[in-house]
Amino acid sequence: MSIDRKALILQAATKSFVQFGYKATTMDQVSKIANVGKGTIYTFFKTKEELFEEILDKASQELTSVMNRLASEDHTFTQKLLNLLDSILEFRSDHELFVKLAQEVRDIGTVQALEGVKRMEEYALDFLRQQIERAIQREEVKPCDPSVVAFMILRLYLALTTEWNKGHEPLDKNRIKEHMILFISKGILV
Amino acid sequence: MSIDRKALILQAATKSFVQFGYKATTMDQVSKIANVGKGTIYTFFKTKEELFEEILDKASQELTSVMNRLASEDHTFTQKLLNLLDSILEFRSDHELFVKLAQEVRDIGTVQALEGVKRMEEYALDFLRQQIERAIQREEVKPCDPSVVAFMILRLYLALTTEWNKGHEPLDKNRIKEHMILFISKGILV
DNA sequence: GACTGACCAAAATAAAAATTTAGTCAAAAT
DNA sequence: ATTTTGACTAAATTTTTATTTTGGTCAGTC
Repeated sequence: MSIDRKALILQAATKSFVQFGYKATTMDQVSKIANVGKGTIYTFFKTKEELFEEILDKASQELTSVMNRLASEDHTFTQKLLNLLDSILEFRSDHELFVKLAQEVRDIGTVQALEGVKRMEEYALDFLRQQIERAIQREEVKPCDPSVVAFMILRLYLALTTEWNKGHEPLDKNRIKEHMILFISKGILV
Repeated sequence: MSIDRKALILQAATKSFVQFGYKATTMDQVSKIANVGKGTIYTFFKTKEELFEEILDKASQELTSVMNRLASEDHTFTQKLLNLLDSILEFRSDHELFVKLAQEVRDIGTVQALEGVKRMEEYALDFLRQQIERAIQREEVKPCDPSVVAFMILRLYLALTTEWNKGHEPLDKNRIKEHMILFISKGILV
């Protein structure tokens, strides 16, 4: 059996998307990195977009599997959130793709990058909303609009992991975690 | 004594900057709105940038005066924050200039608009940081990094007042206030 | 039959032409 | 005499055109 060319291509494309973003990744480049003729890519993927989609699918699946594992564990809402933050901050590869795409949207507004960002955001928001709803039912969390609160948590996370870095030294993982918990689980008041 | 042409110009320019942003505001347009020859503008302001600066100065002063009045009142940290949110959400004109400039930065990246946004952000962050530091000393707020927490509060405010609107119906003032307080002063846990 | 890379149309970028605008200043108005 | 003005200019921006790059194909190689 010959080498798995599809895996090679996915690997190369992921690397390039994370490093250069959607637009600056060319099919020629991917074929070079994967050591494969350009035509070969098109035996596995109809278009560049489809290749991109498949990589996004994989990222979403990974995220979903992490989330489902965490959600099923019998922990408090706070502990689940902490574990989720840990997984995301620890295994940054999906996070990095997300950040790169978000940057591309800001800088040149690539429509495919925007779709990718939206999709990953939706996944995260959906998971958070679901968890918040359940926590409200269990009377672990105060009655509130779960959509709005999920949105706030995500924005807070993005503010600390990416926006803060535009004007300051990046915060380390533990400071990020501590500050998220400070706001979400206890409030900043004594 | 003839009419106050400088005030007329400032008024016209403010209106145009709020409505169209920095770049799409032309000096011809300002002179037309102010019913003044274009040359007259240049007897009061050396350049378009200087005119813009003076308007930013005015906005900063207003903000500062509101903030100082609130800060001096003998209220809890939470109450001060609520009052600040009220003033900003109620008297939106400065807020609207800020939002328009932020949009211009996103859309076309005008450097002067970016400077304006940065400046207003710095004012707000500085005030928040100061208040948080004092509240920590009074043991009203838990020990934490005041810069980071000020940043988080501002991002949360911007997330609810502007980013939320990109994908949803705008939240009304009271929902915004409630959600801010939910996170800041008590946390979302029961 | 899997794989390739020269090839093509379409999209993106760069260059050139055309338009718009910030800022000036001689003349008009006060 | 002092203030105000709007036609004017150089510089910046936008639009148009020329050039290059890139996604996708397919005749031919392995």
